[in-house]
Amino acid sequence: MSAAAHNLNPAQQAAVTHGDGPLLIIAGAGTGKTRTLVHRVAHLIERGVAPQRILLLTFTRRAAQEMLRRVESLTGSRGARVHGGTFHATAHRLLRSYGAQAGLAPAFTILDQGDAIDLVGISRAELGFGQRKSRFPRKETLHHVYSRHVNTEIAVGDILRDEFPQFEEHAADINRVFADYTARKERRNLVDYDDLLLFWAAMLDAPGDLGTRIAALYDHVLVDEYQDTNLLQARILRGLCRSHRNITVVGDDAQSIYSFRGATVRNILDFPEQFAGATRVTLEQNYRSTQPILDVSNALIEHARQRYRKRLFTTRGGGEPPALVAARDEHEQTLFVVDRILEMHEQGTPLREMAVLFRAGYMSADLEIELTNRKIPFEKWGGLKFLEAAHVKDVLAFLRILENPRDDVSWYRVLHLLPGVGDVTARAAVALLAERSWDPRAFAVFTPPRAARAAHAALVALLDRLGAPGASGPRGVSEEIALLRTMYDAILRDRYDRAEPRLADLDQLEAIAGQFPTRAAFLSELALDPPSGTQDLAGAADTESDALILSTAHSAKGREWDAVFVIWAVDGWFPSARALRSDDDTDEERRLMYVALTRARNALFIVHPLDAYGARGGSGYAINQLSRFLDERVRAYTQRMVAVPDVSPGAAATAVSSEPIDLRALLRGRFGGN
DNA sequence: TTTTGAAGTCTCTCC
DNA sequence: GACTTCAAAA
Repeated sequence: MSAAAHNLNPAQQAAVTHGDGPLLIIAGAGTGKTRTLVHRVAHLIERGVAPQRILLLTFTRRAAQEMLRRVESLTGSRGARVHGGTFHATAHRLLRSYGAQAGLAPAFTILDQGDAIDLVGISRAELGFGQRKSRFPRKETLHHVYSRHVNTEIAVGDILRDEFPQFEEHAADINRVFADYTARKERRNLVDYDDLLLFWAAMLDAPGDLGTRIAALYDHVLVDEYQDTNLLQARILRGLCRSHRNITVVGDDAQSIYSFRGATVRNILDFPEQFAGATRVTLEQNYRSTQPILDVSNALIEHARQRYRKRLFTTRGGGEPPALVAARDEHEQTLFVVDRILEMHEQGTPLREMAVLFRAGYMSADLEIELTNRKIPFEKWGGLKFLEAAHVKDVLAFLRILENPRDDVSWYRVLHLLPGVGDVTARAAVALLAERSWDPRAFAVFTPPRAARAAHAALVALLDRLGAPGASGPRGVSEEIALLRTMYDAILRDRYDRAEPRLADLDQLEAIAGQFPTRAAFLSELALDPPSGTQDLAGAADTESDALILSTAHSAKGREWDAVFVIWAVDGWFPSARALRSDDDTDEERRLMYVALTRARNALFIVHPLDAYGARGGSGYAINQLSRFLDERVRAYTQRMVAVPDVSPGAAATAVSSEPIDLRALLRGRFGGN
């Protein structure tokens, strides 16, 4: 089938049928970027490129799955052989196959960000920093600097000078912490996210034939969301494509929102220089949104400093202007959103076709409570991750000890769970284990303080049972979880409040563990591709079910919905006060708002509470003003609304009205009298 | 000496 | 609301 037969517009067609050599596709929001990329892959296959020699790199697994599914529907089973995934997942796969040839011990475990921060914290404590008078960076800050250094190749000293001048004097000690952290990872056979990319890049650049062999695995490389790649990723791509230069990148500089992770918009701006002779195609026709929604979005992004000029247009007629809704407080905002959603649902819009977007995960708390009370199903993307929940990390720590007994981070975590065991006892136990070559059974020999004796005995017994084969040969992962929960559930009830939902999380964890052949596969998968939240896990079995989507603006990228609500459009919230340290940061926040607005197809509501509770502890930005991005020029394209709750008994419906109401008047005079 | 409970300090985005 | 810090209790 020819590309034209698929109703592609001329620009899309040019991109799809581009022959060999570097190709840069600048694609505005909703311009059929995914469609173009998918058709290009299909076109390559039709042209005779072997599917397994095509690599499709995406930003999230959700995007990867979606694209591979669509490739398959275009090309049939051949498409299933295309390699696709995130940079990190692809790096992981290559390291498992080729890492040993580059000196990486096999059977390494992957540290997720939380683990990595904990490990940095251990290095920090071991070296004795942090107990001093003069302020030393927190473990989170240290990890941030470390990660930035690896991903951007900027010297540690320069990062400190630019971002944390207050810690510049500690540069030498900070480097010592990093050296210790690096050594610790190596001793424990651990690999963090940054290592995945770094090692991949290093293998490609390695002298000898290793790099050549890895580069020779693929004939064509296609990259989605190129504006969100960093220097290290660009280096990997140069290495991968050095012989054939068959690289296609798709991106939108107006949607670059990951600089906090080291992404640089320079990658996309400099692509023509990096890959000389690159062809450039720009997609500007938007197929997603109504013109009024595009008008607001265009006005918003107009004043961002960006290189590739483009102005989205659509041939879709009609559509209401987006609504700018003032709510009295957070709860009124919630009621407005919920009532509107129910209204549209009544009129036939499935819940799954509507989304509520916000700057940060915690901002949906009130909304989640209301949805739960009203029994409206929802799925939350982004924000606090399933894996970051303390009780899930606890259970995984047990599994990690079994998988890699040298993992002292997990040992500390498990030991701390025992009543009567604090820092000192845990340290002593780990020291003993280290002495006995990390044999888990050596733990039985450890003499705990009196208060911890019973707990110690229980853990010894548990590890013993876990170490022994089950009744039917080696245990499955879910069987292991069930077994360790015989001990852990009681600890959970004791240590955490709201035990029930947490236990339900563990039920889910146990269930998905059953899908993995080995413990190692389960742990790697969780680190690289964590479920986005408990709801996500619960809904894994029935993705068909209808549920409203709640998402951070970041996690919403690449998606679209019939109706979109952007809540907390308040200065200090969106843009986030924390992210306003420089003009560049402000620009990124603006692009993030742009991403949020351009997710909407037909209806867009921007809601801002006038009174945010307590004005964030009374410090700083106390006045709740409308987001600075929604200035007059943007507001000119919106219609103003006021959310007013209906106070009649039994109804919580929200009416749209510009009339103020007087609550006291409802009762005034009702009982006669003066 | 070690643990643990309470008061106090922040609080983002993600592979 | 989770994590850190500090002081009391065992």
